[in-house]
Amino acid sequence: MIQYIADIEQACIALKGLVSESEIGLDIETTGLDPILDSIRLVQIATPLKTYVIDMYHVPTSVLNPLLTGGPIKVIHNSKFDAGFFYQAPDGVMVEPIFDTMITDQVLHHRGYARSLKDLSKEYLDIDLDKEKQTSDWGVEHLSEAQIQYAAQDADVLLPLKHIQEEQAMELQITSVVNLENRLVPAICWMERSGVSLDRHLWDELVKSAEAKAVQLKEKLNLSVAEHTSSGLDLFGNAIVSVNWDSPAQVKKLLSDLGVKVENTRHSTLEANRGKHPVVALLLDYRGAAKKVSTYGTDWKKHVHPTSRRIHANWVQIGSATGRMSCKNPNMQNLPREAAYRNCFRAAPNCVLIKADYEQIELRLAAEIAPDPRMKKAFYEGRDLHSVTASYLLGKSTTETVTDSQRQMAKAVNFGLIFGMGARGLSSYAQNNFRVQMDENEAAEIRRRYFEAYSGIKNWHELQSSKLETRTILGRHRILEGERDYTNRLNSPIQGSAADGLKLALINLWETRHQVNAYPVLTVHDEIVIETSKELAGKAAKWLKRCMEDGMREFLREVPVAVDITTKESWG
DNA sequence: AGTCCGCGCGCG
DNA sequence: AAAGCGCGCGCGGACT
Repeated sequence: MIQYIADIEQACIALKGLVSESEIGLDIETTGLDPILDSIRLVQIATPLKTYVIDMYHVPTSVLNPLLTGGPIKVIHNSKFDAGFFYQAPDGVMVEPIFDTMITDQVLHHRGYARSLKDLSKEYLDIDLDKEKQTSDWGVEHLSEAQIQYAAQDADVLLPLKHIQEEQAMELQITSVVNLENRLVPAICWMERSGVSLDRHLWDELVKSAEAKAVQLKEKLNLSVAEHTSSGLDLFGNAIVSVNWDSPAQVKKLLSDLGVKVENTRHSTLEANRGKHPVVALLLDYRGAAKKVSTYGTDWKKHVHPTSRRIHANWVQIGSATGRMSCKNPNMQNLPREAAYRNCFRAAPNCVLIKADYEQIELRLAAEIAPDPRMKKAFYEGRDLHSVTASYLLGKSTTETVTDSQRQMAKAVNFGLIFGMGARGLSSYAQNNFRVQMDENEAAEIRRRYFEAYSGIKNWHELQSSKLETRTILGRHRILEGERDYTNRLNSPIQGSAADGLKLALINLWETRHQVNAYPVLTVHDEIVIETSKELAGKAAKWLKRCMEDGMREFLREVPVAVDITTKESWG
């Protein structure tokens, strides 16, 4: 039964009954996808016996607030979308508690991608949702009967879906992960709606210099090729070279003509062939500048919102198969680490950005999960694991005599070998990323010594190799089949547990936000950045640190959690 | 003109 | 016996 409501009195009457429900299906139709520029047209609320379709052109959103915050569990598909609109509305509030059927589906199937409500309805309820009306015009004065019917249908499937998913979660013993993810939604919505501010002028300067550099290097490349081939110079002394330096295929062919035969033109390959032709070194430099121009160029600024003047990236709560988040439009998680780039992200006037990151979190988790007694000991004695590893590999008695480059080498070894890197991989990895010469035999020897020193890791590798599914400490699962997945068996529980801990930290921020006026603006796997006023900086820093420590400590019990924190006006 | 894929590379 | 993992994006090139 559907009741269409288009006046405040009717809405209030309906609301009185609804607030005492334990759970309701909730869906909205909007005039567009942007919660700042567009508005909510319909709110559909489903109970087991009755579905309300409320026309928000005649009812202020705030009338629904008592239902949205507190009260029944709101069962929503892709709730960040709906919550964003309610949060952004005049007198808006956060929707909670939430049960998100899209997120829950991802947890159940350890998917790094989301499935539509249509797909879930078909699979679990054998209901064919007609999505034709989804993109119809929701801004018209009089909605058609078909539009209202469609809207109600979408809300109707949510409660039955939740019950099936809860049962599945029980069977899979994954309820704790489902709960974590559902609690997280408001925090992510909060962060996304907060956005982050970009200093366009600083950014422009960087783009300008990258562009100049790219142009200059491209000229040098062309000249260099002209010198070494039959192609000549034009009347103005410019090289006549018709190779597109942004095309790996063309570059590969050109290198071949110059006597440098390569399998591919990726950085590591070029690095290995640096000495063979002057063009190679130039090409490496050009690649660096070209990447800045293309990926972090002037186009990047289009993501600044015209109204809020901030960047509201799309945070994907379960963005990977391991449970990590991802981020797009723009991706805030792969900006160049150079201070010049990160300093473009600035706090509002009289505010600061506080950046906090977990120190060596994956290695700490590996030490505890394996477990490896020696590695654990190094951590709870507060020693630097990379130096410790270097001293073991080099046969030194103390870590004091370890040089910086030796520590760098050990860092690569720690990351690589824990996650199943072989001798060949280690050899090329050391060469490519650390300019460390290490042939395959030497790499094999280092590998042998490594697992001698960390026998707990070795045992854990053997244990993991036969598993059909991995679990994080919280219980997040990933099904793995086939020998090929060996390294995933090692990586998933570690990467996933780190993700779980960070997510709990974000939840802690949201659920204790009354303690200090501050909000998160971005997060990068082991790092959270918040914004607050200068006066509150000290208090907020402590709050952030505490939330992060408490979150991760839930999973990292025997090895200490270390959070490094810095406060500045910018992110860099 | 639009779509898809591989390559390469930025980050953790 | 051997095997690093996880993303998003811009580009070229091939296809429709």
